[in-house]
Amino acid sequence: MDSPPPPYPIPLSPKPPLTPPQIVQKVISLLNSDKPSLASLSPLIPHLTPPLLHSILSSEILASRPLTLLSFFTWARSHLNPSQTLTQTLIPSLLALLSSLFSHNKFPDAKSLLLNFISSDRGHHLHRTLLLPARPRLSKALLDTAVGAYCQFGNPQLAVLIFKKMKRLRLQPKLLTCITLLNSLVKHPSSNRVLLCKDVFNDAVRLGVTPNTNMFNILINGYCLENRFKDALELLSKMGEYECLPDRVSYNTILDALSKKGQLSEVRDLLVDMKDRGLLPNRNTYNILVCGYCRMGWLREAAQVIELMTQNNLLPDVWTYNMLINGFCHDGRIEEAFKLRDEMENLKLLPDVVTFNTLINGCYKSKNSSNAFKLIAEMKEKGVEPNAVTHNIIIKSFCKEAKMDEASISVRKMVERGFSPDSVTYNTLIDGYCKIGNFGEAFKIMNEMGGTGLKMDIVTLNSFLHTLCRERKIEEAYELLSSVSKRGYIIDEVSYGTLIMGYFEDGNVDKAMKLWDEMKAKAIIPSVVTYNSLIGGLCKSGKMEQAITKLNELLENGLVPDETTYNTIIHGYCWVGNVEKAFQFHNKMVENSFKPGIFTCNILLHGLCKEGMLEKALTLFNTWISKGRVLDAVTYNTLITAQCREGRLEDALGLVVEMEVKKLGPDGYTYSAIIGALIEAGRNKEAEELMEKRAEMGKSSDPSLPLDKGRDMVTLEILEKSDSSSLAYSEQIRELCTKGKYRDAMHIFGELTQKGVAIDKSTYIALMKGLVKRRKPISKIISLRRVIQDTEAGCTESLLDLTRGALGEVITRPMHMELDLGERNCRVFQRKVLTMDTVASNIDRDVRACFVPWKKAASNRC
DNA sequence: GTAGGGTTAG
Repeated sequence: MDSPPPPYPIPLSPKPPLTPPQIVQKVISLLNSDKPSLASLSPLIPHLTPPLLHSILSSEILASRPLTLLSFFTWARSHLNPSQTLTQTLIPSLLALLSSLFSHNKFPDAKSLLLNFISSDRGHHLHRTLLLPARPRLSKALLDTAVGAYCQFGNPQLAVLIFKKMKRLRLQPKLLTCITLLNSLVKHPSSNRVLLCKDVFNDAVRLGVTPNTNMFNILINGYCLENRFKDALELLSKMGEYECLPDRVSYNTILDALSKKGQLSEVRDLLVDMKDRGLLPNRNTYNILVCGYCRMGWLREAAQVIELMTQNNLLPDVWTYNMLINGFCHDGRIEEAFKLRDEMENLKLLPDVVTFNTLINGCYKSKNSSNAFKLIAEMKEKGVEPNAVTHNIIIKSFCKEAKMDEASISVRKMVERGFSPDSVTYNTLIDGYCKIGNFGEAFKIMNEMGGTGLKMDIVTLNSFLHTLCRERKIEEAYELLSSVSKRGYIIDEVSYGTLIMGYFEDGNVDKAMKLWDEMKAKAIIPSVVTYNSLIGGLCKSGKMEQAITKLNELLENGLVPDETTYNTIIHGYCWVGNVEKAFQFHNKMVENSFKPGIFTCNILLHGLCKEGMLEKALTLFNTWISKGRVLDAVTYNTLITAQCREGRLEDALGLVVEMEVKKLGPDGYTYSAIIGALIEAGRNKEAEELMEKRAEMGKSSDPSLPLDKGRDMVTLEILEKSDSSSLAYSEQIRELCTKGKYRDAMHIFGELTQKGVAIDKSTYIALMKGLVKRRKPISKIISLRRVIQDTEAGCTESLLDLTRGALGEVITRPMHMELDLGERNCRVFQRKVLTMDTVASNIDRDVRACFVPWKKAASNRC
């Protein structure tokens, strides 16, 4: 009896598994159907393996359907089990597919497929395969496209290797490929980029490529990027040998590089040359000039270029205005920058994201963050989307104020808006953490940066170098520089400049000069800033002749010395006590159109006072006033200090009144000078009054650091009991301090502390002075103070007060109340505290703020 | 697929 048919189809028993050839057949027939549907392939996914994929992609039946194969391959890569899609196992399939695409001239598809594959091929397996000898040979189209793809991926070094293989196989690359490769090489920072470019250029010519002007222009750009202007200019005439003529791009490239280096007379010559060739300047040419002038700070000339443009029927564009606005922002003339923005709007030139970024940055720079926020809101209203640079500017502003938590929050916001932090973001954060002395966090950010594939670059390096130098870890900085250099990374003149300055500050003139020579040997051209460091270092070491030689060298290199250069040398002559030479040099420079500013005036005044020529100083001061020139607090303090030193207290007080009237002071320096002189004259009561007045001034700040309570010991010993070895050591430390070798001094000090040997008071002062003067991190200064507290053998309350004085503490009470010192000792002591106080007023405002709690504790104890 | 602006370092 037949049972009735079941209402539903009974599930069939599982089919016997398909054999691999059957799977291949099935896929091929499905793909070969009129309307192949990838979805219908889904059940086969578990059976597909890379070898099967390869068989399918090399099938002759499907060879005529490259685009079907391409979608199949893309589909398979996204659906296959990840363990099966390791890039290296897919390479045979990829090559089969590419060959099909090339034979149908599907070059753009092939290129994007390659690019996509390369970006997931972290181990560069494909690159290795392409370089291996293959049978049959890899096609010219494949190698040619791969060169372009590796360039586009941002790795021209890998592209060059494939290019070299083409050369060995005598395969002629396409002109476009050559251009792409050259351009990619030139833009990729590497120490031998121009060399590589010339090599590629020559190889291409040998392989039969006819070079065009574009290719020459890229080479010209390469030379310009390395400041090899002579080579770049030579290339202009050499192009003719290849039947190429320079065009406006050729000229604009060199003009831009020259104007960025401030070589304006060369710019003028080249413009004439350009016109002689019948090439009219275009808008870019004019914009290059605007940019050049703005960089030199010649804003009037920059604005004149706009007039010139209009006369030649070329209207300025957004670029022109943006550069001009940036010039004004740079000069702190933010209001005029805003006016320019209005002007461009009137001309129907809409401000773009660059305009806003420039203005926002300008606002932050002139400490006007509320206007910056207004601009951010405004750009949103006007539909100008902030970009990564906008975020970076905001992040930088937080870093500048050491608000690193807020900076991190901004980074998070940036990511939420869909912008990944770039190398500028990371470098800004690294620099921010370096600046507050948090190396740990800085390194953490650097590792994070490495994790995203961004490499430590020249800016990262320089941030670390700068901080290491500032912390006087100069040898560590040197190690870092050499190891980076050995690995072939680019090192620029900033890296060298930072270290050279570091060595000078460390008193190591020889090492500094050696580095300078090393930099020159590498054909790295120092900037005016670096020259200024070198000249400054030489001056401080009293090597004035060498300093002048370097000034001449600077001029020979076509650089324009700035006010700092001249002031450094004038200061140098004063420093070595040769005021006459200082004036001679000053006059000579004035003849050469140097306009001395208040800085120069103060240097000269200080030089005169130092050599006891107070009368001459006053004459200079009066001349300066009669010319209606601006004076500042430094001017007054210089003269007041000198008058106090010479016992002309009343004259000094007269100047204090004058400076008060002009709202220039008095400041910490003024008080120190006057109080010192009052004590010297025995006018203790007036001195005390002034001390109180000064303390009043400093009451506004808030305490922010915890104070180490209960550590103060009250022992009233004075270090007369020190044994002879202690004395000898003390002397050694003091000597090192006078030579500026604080590092060595601290080293000996550390050893002595461990042994429990005390050093004398003035040695402690010398060390503390050094730390403060060298802007050592606060932690170091505090820890030295702690060590002093803990050194039972030598610790006295007076000593602690002295060190406190060194840190900017205001003494708010008559000291003899607290210190059981004799009348004479007390005066000596007070003077020392005042000296320390002067040192302290040299340190940054921020640094001083950190010591407010100490100050407060001192007043509480009264 | 060649040249120009805004963010970082002394």
